[in-house]
Amino acid sequence: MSTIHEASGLPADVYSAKCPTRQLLDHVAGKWTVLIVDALADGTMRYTDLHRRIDGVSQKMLTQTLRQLETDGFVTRTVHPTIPPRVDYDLTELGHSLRTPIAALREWIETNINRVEQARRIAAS
Amino acid sequence: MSTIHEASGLPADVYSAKCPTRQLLDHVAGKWTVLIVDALADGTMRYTDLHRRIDGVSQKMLTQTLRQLETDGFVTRTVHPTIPPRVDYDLTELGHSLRTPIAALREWIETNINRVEQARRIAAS
DNA sequence: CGGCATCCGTATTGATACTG
DNA sequence: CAGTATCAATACGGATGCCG
Repeated sequence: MSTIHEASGLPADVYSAKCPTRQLLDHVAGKWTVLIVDALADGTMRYTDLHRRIDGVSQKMLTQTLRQLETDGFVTRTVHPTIPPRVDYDLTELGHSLRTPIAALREWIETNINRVEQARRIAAS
Repeated sequence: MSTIHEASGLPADVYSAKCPTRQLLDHVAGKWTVLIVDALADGTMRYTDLHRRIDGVSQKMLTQTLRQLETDGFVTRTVHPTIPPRVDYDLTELGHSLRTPIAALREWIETNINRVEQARRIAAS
C-alpha cells in the first residue's frame, strides 16, 4: 500500500527524480542529520551541547542542518530570552518517528564496522 | 553492549570524528547508496537496469557509488565476457543485512512526505 | 551563549564526448 | 553494453570576525 503525495496526486516514489521524496531523502540521508537526530533521542539539548557531542561539526554546518531540520518539522527551537541566551533543541513527534530508522542505521554501522574493514582489506589485496 | 573497533581497540562510536564508523556513515548515508542498495533488494541488476531504475543518476555517480559499495563489501560485480558485455550487480550477505535499515529509511520517507510538506508550509507562513 | 556574514579553497557533481 | 576521460559548474565546508 503506497502513499500518495497529496500536492501532486502521484505516488510517493524516491526512484523518481522529480518526486519530492527525493529531496527529502537528500535531507534525511545526510551525515549531520543522522547524528543530530540521534543525539536528540534522549531529550533536549542546547546548541553548545550538540556542538560538543558531535565531534567535528562546524558551527556553520550545525546551524545550517538544525535550520533545515526545523523547517522539515523534525526539531523545535526554543529561545530563552535570558542573559546569556539559551536555545533548546528538541525532537518533534515527527522527529521522534524518524529516530527509529536513523538509530537502526547508526547501530548497523557501529555493529558492522569490523566486517566492512575486513571486506576492504580483501578488496585491497 | 557496544562493538569494539578491532583495528584500534577503541569502542565503535559515530560521534567521534576520528572513528572509522564516521566515514562509513558518510558512505552509507548517501542518496545514491540508499537507492542502489534498495534497488538491488529484489536480486541481480545490470548496469543499465540500475541506470534506468534510478532516475536522475549520472553514469559517473552510478559507477563511482557502485565501486565504493564494492570495496565496502556490499555488492559484487560480475563481468560476463560476452559481446555485448554484461555486468551483473548483486548484494553480498553484508549488503543484504544493510538492506533492512535502508529500506526502513526509504519507507519512512515515502510514508511521511505529506507530514513533512505540511510542516514546511507552517514554517513558511 | 548562540549565533550570522563573509571569504575562499576544495571536493562533488553534472554534461559531454569517446572507447573496448 | 558498460563504462572511462575530461572539463566546467557548484555546492560543501572551514576559518575568521562581529553582534545582541
